[in-house]
This record gives sequence, C-alpha cells and structure tokens, in this order.
Amino acid sequence: MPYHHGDLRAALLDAAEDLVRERGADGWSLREASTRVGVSPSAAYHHFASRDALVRALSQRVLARLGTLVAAATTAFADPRQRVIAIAQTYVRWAISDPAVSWLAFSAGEPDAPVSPHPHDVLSAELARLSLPAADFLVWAAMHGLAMLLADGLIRFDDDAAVDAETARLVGALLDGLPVQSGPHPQARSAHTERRSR
Amino acid sequence: MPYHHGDLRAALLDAAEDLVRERGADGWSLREASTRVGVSPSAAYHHFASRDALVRALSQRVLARLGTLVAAATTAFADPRQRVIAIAQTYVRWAISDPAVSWLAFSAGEPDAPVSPHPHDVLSAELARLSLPAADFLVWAAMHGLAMLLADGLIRFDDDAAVDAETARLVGALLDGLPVQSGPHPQARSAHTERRSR
DNA sequence: TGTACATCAGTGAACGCGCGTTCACTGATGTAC
DNA sequence: TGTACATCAGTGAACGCGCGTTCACTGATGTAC
Repeated sequence: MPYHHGDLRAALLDAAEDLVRERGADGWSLREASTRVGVSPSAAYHHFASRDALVRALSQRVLARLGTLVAAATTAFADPRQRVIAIAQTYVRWAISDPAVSWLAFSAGEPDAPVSPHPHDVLSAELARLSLPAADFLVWAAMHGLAMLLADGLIRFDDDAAVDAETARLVGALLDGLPVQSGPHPQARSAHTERRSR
Repeated sequence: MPYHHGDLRAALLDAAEDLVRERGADGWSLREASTRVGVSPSAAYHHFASRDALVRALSQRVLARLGTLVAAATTAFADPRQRVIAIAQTYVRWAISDPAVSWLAFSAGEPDAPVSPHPHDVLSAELARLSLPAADFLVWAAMHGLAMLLADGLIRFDDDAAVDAETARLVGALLDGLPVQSGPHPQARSAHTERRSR
C-alpha cells in the first residue's frame, strides 16, 4: 500500500456505499469506511469536510448513476409512452435491487451540486414529448411511491416479471387518465431543477 | 413529581415523537426522551425492551392515528371516487405537515403487532367499492410517492390548495385509467395484511 | 540532470462526548388475612 | 382496621464503546531554475 492512495475520494465513496448496502443507510461510520479502505480516519478530511458531506456526495453519485440507467432504458423503444414505462420499470427495479442505497439517495435532501443526469430530468423530457409536461412530478410520484413501498418491504410481488407488469399498469393507467395538456397548469417546483437555474 | 409516573410508556412515546418532530427521525436518543419526561434512562426499560422497540411502538401508534384520520376523511363524501381522493388528500397533507414523524412511521419496517386501522386497509376497502380491489397498492403507491417527495422537499407546491388539487389530479387520473376489475390479477402481498392473517 | 522547496496527502494519538444497556437498589402500591 | 409482604416502577452509578473531529507531524510528489 503506497503512501499516497491515488483516488482516496472515490475509494471512500465506494466503501461507504458498500457499507450502506450491508448495514443500512445509517449503520456505518466514517471511521469504518476509512479503515476498510486501509487509511486512517483523519485522511478522509482531506477529501470531505465532514461525514455529512461524504453522505451528500454519495447520494449525488448514486442519483447520477440512476439517471444514466433510466436514460439508457429509453433507447430500446421509439414509442414515447413505452419509453416512460421503461423509465419507471428501471427505476422501480433498481430500488428493489438495492434498497438501502436507493433509500439513502433519496433521503439525503437537496444536493449541494447539480446531479447530471437527474432521473427526474430524464422523465421530464420524455413526458414533454407526450405533451404532458405538467405531469412529470405526478408520474415521478407514482413510480417513486411504488419503488419505496417495495424497497421498504411494505408490499411484495412474486418476481421481477410481476414488478414490471404492475409498474407498467400503474404508469400506463396514469398516462391514460391524464388529459393531454392544453391550458397552463400550476407548476411544481423541484429542488434539483431550482438549484440548477439559480 | 410522584415516584410512580402513572403512564410512563405513553409519556415516553410522546417525548420521542416530539423529538422526532424537532430533530428528525434519528436525531434523538432514549436518554433524551427519558430526561424530557423527567425520569432516569433506565426507567424506560420497564416499558420497552430496547430503544428499537420504542421506535417500533411509536411507528405503530402514528400509523394507527393516520388510519383513523383517513377513515374520518371519507365520511364527508358519498361518492366512492370522492372518498378515495379524500383519503389521498388527507394522507398527503399529513405527510407534509409532519414530515419527520410520517417518515419514521413508514421507515420502521414491519410492525410487531397489527396496526388498526391501517391506512392501507381503509384505502383498500374504498377501492373494493369501486370494483378495483387489485388496484389498492397502486393507488397507495401513487399517494405515498407524492407524500414522500413533498415531505423530503424534492418537490414543492405553493399552498395547501395546490397540494389538494394535484393530489386529486393524480389519483383521479389513475382511477380513470385503470380498467374496472374483471379477471384475476396478480395479488400483491402487503406486510401488515400478512401479519394479521397469520 | 540535479537540487531546493512548496504543496499535497497521508499518519497516529488524542479530545470530549453521548450513547444503550445493566445492575443492585429502594420507594410506593395493593392485596391477603 | 391493621399489618405483613409480594410486586411493581422507579433511581443512580457505572460499564464499555465507537464516534466525529482536531492537531502537529511527516513522507511523497512535482515544479522552477
């Protein structure tokens, strides 16, 4: 082990992420992450101002990864409606497959730097193509809620196929029920969008 | 202050709930709750096996209160569709008005005793009247997601009226888009329902 | 090519802290006779 | 009605622990000349 690590910042984020996965969003410490990387606890302070800053950085990294994932999921389909459903399925499957980490990603509050691509932005762009721009946060809410209930273990499906089917049913029904946008609508403000435009 | 408290169990739950409200779901300790009640930390162990048991008890108490609240909200309407919307509006408004506490209520995992009335059961019963029994968890997911995004500050509306309007739009659209139940549907299993039927 | 030196990224010991939980105890309560 | 006594619900001191963070330090790196 050389004296200089190389990329301690990333290594600490990796270790923290693994610990979250193993023990839950709060079941780890900065000291433990440092130890796992093979470095003294104080070394972390050359890369993060505090434990909290590390958590926020991790949340942002995870969110950006999810954004990339959902963006990739849309490329398989041409039909905008199918693309929205694919986003939701990816989002929900991801939350189930990594509940603690996704849970942390969403509970870390407002990021201190823009997340790119933010999952919400990917969804937003697709809904605009459906002429449902003011519906973005409603669809987001629906898929987010399903993801969270599944991640928290409050509901369960038999297998991944059932999860996909029900996600499609949820989002499909919502899209069917929403009238195509005509007049102006009260616009929701989303935290990450605000931040970027400041 | 008499030597015997009277109802220390309830007093500890009250103190813990207040602390959650003031400092967030994890920003408090059993010791602090005891101190606030005016009792030594060890006294709590005559009423709860551990700090964790206290948290679970609190979660259940809060959930039951929400269940009562949403049940009460339905009585103002005869139309089943309106009743479902009223449930969702109550649920979402409650989550915004008390984000830390509602957050704790949903993150505490499976309860160790049945919650009665569970918000999900109230919703379920109403959806059965609409011949949409297999839709209960989809509607639950939608309203839960909106509530969580608002509680986490990830989206914001201008005022309570806007929140109510958007909640109605979300749930209304979902109900409109869902076909009335005919054949059998893959049934989701929900944690609290399972527990009760065991 | 060699050397001086600023900067960067680590070390390791120490800090004070509050935590959950245990333990032997004691004061208050209620019940049997 | 009075008293003995079991039970219940508190006390308070102590435990060991791991935490986040600070500090003076030192080894490694890279750059200017």
